Amino acid sequence: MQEDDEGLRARLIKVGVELVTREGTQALSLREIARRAGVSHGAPRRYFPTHLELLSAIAREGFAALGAEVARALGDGRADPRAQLTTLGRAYLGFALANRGMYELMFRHDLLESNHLGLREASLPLFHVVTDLLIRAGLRPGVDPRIAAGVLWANAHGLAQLWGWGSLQLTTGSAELEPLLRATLEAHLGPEPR
Amino acid sequence: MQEDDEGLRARLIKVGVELVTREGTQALSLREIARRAGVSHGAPRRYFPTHLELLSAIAREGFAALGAEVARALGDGRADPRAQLTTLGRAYLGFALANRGMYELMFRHDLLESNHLGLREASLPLFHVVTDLLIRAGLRPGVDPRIAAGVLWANAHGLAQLWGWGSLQLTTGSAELEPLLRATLEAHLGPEPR
DNA sequence: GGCGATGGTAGACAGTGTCTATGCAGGAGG
DNA sequence: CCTCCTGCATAGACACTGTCTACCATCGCC
Repeated sequence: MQEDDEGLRARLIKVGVELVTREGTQALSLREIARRAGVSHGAPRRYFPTHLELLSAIAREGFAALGAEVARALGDGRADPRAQLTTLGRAYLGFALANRGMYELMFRHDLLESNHLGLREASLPLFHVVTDLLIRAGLRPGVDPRIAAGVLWANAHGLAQLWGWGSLQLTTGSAELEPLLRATLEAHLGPEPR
Repeated sequence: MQEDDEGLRARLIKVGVELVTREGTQALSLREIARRAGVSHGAPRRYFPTHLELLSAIAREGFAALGAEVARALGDGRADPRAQLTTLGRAYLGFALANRGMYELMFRHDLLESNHLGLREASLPLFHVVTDLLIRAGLRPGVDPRIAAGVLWANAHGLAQLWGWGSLQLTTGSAELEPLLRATLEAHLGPEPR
């Protein structure tokens, strides 16, 4: 009975986003999305020739949401770089753990059209923010900022996944993510200045 | 026809291991494994009540292989801890990239029975090796070795995944994994002693 | 020699993604 | 006004999938 008649294409994406955040990746079958959008199982094909393209469009929405969340957390960006990186890290992991289904989808490359326009582009700005912050925070001489940013990203991503599955709770014996996040930042930014 | 008549159970696992390392996770359907093992699609059910249990047994084999590979690389363990951690990291990422399908399966928690006996247990020894090496390499005072090991593991895992998908080549502009691995180790172990 | 248990077969069922044929609306052109 | 034609959705088919169930062959054992 929703009358937001913005076209089927947008509705399919919206339904998909709700579905993946509420029920996870497994619920994202093409037919289920079509059902919840109130159309037949063949209808999505006109806008998304293949299942992967629909999922890619949904994942693209996830990258946009992550970017918005991080931007919101960073605010006007007047804090010192190290504090901003801490905030960014917390926001990144917060998003990943608050939207596990969506975060999983965003990195399930077997479910995504790697050539999908806007997928790679959707994640690049965030990477550049990290690179810039690392430069401003000061790196040891001779360290490529992009390498440092890539390594930091990998660490955050690994943290998000392993923590989300409970593996790190088991191995480290920690019930809180916070100490792991702090240790990560200290490793990549050097010890906290006193 | 097959002479190695060690029972269907072992044969299914062996076929699965070959299949996942050669054709990837998507090829691991129950029916395909049964087909390649030369039995009907209902046969595996007697040994593995569900598809996930068969996949878990295959993944378990992967953890064993990873552990063996790392142990082989570490040798007698007489090198200094830092060199051993470098070797371990190289072996870990080498395994992950040489056996992408298997590595992917090992961390596809939606395909694995999380209660599967021996799955968690299969990955714990490796974690303890890392913890011990970190202790022997020397940590800054007040740092929990298990936390440090967890963070390092997360970094290696993230590196393996993001590099395997080509994301890091794109963002960092690096064509080689080695500088990323070196940066990772320097971050977690401190700068290389001169 | 019958007999139960072990281990595999084969068919059904609901579900999936893709493809194809069908239909139905509405508007343009004659 | 009537006729096409195009845009968009429907519905059925097909080849798959994992699971369940009924069947059956082969073997050891009493």
